[in-house]
Amino acid sequence: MKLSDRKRKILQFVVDDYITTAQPVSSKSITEKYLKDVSSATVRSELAGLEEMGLLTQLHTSSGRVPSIEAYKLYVGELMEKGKLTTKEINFIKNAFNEHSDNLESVVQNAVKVISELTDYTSVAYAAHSEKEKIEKIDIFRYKEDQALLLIVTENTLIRDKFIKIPKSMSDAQIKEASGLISKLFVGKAFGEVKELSGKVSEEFSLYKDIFASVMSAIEEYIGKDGVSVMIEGEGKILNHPEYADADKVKNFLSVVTDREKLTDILVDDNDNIEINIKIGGENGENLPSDCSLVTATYSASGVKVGTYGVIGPLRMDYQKVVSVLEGVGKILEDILKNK
Amino acid sequence: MKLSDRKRKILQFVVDDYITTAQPVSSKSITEKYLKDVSSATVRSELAGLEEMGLLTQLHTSSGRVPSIEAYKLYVGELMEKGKLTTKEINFIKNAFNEHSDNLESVVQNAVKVISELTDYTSVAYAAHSEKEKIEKIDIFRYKEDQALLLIVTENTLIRDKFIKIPKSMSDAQIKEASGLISKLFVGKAFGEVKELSGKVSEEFSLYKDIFASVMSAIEEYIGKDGVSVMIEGEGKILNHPEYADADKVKNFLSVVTDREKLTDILVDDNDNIEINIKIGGENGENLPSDCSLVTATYSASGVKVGTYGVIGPLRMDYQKVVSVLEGVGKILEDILKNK
DNA sequence: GTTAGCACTCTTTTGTGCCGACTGCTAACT
DNA sequence: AGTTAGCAGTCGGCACAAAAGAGTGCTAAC
Repeated sequence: MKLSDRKRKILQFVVDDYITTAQPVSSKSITEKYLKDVSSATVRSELAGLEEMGLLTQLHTSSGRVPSIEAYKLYVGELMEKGKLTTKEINFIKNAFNEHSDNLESVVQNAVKVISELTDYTSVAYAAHSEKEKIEKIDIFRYKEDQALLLIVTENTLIRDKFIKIPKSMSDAQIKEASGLISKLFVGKAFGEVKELSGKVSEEFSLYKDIFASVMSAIEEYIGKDGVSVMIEGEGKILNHPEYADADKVKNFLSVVTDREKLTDILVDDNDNIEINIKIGGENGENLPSDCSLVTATYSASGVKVGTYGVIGPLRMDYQKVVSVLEGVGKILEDILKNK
Repeated sequence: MKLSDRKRKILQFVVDDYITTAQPVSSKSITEKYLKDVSSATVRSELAGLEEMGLLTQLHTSSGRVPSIEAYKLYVGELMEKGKLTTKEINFIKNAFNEHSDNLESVVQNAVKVISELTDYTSVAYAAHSEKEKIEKIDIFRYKEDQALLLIVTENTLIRDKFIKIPKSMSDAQIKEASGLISKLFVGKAFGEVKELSGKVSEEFSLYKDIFASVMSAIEEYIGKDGVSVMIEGEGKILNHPEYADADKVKNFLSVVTDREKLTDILVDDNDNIEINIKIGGENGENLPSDCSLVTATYSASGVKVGTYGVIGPLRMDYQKVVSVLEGVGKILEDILKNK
């Protein structure tokens, strides 16, 4: 069966209505609120068609229709109208970013907070460090006999509290020299390029090969899994939505959302070119629960993708609003990160 | 009415039983499982006495008894037997602390994780920075024309990513000199002492008074509210306990536990000399919900109190287990922090 | 002080009937 | 061929009643 124009329209209404009311949609309510020029019987046969196509389901024989996962996908892809933020909401976003904008992570943390408040869903984000990030400054700072702090300033942010071991035998002057050499070698290069240097340590370095190795492994850790920071806000927001009245569902949701590893897994995705990415219902074997949707956007700083931010919530999510909030926050985020 | 010996014993059993079963305790079950040499009628009259004293309550006329908040307080204070960890549990704790012990916060984060896993409750902690903490090293590191990173190494941890503004007009050499002067002045002093210096800036500093002011305000921020870091683990664990089947209760709980400010408020307490502190049921106006208990211990590094860690959960908490886990973790924590 | 026995209370469970909300189908209409 | 009114059928939800079960408080006797 093919999707006629009227079927599309009806499907759109069903999804819209279900998203706002959380109640199965009946043929009668469609004719009353929306398609006033046909009878409910007509709508019923259309609904039956949509159900046959796998776009709608019924909870029981005598209940209204509920969108299937496929229907949500179609909805966000083709049916959904573009939402607009009210000026009030726009101002709310702007004001939220006025303070604390010195550090990438705190900016994103802020974004997550705003998104959660405006959408009433759990908001999440991660900030990673790409191989393309360029090193602007690098320094080694001894603070104990055998311990030093490695500081790397990049375009976006900087490595913090990266402790490295150093040989006790080295004098402060030697450390300084090593630091200088490393700095000369690394500054201006991207992490990826630096990694390649690993093999060809030049002569002048033989003295400092221990310290060099420490720095390299710190960098590898930084651009690897451990360098990813994850942010969450509004963990409990899920409880505001009636489909999560069941304690088991909440538990499942929270177990994913409060587990940084699982969350990272969900957020780190390949589609880095798509502006807004909507994933509806986790597939088998994925960490995203099958009854959850994830709407994300990517953000970049100095032209390099830094991470992802977005919203995780029930399938019956207000995609329209979520998308416009993410876009709104994205614009401001872009502004801020450009000026850094 | 005074608390006879038998009443104490019965009360202890009621609390024990209620903690493990989550069911109101009946006179019959007491004679069956515990006081086998008297009849249920006898126990009933004792229970009536305990109820009159405000230690037990009934949900309705024909239900068993449930401990009151007073009873819990009496229980943890006098009645509760000391629990012991199994060797399995002790090993679990030890193993968890094997890796990542370089930084105070990650150690405590680790502790929180272990506690939550072993007790099956939500575990929280905070790490603050006291005025008594001594500065071991201080340095200023310019990374942009008008921005620098202030690094302060203390006995326990170090200030991370503290950005300060610096005047563009200053040369690198001047920054270095300022840094040296500040270092000379501050190293070896505690934050509290440093704060006092604020007024009497000596002559040689007049050139660098901007930078000095930045450093001072960073330090003040650090030992003030913003320098406190809060850790949480197992936010969803509360759902494992039947008294939190109600979505509203969960929401209330989560709204406290996921709000860093509220959580800090709950954790920051004056009783810093008590090893283990048990607070049962939040009073009116407090952030701790009235149906929650908080069991905490304080930890210190280099003799200075650093923070608090503990468990937050339902009134019907397995205090015995929680206390032993906190003690077990505390011992290892102490070991680790001593060797830093 | 203790106990058996009993009446009483209150919750929980089960069953029944009824209402209302929808649907699917059919036969008639345009 | 598409649309519609009408109607039977299905199912959830609700109210109500009855019965079962758990536990208590009281009393009279030991």
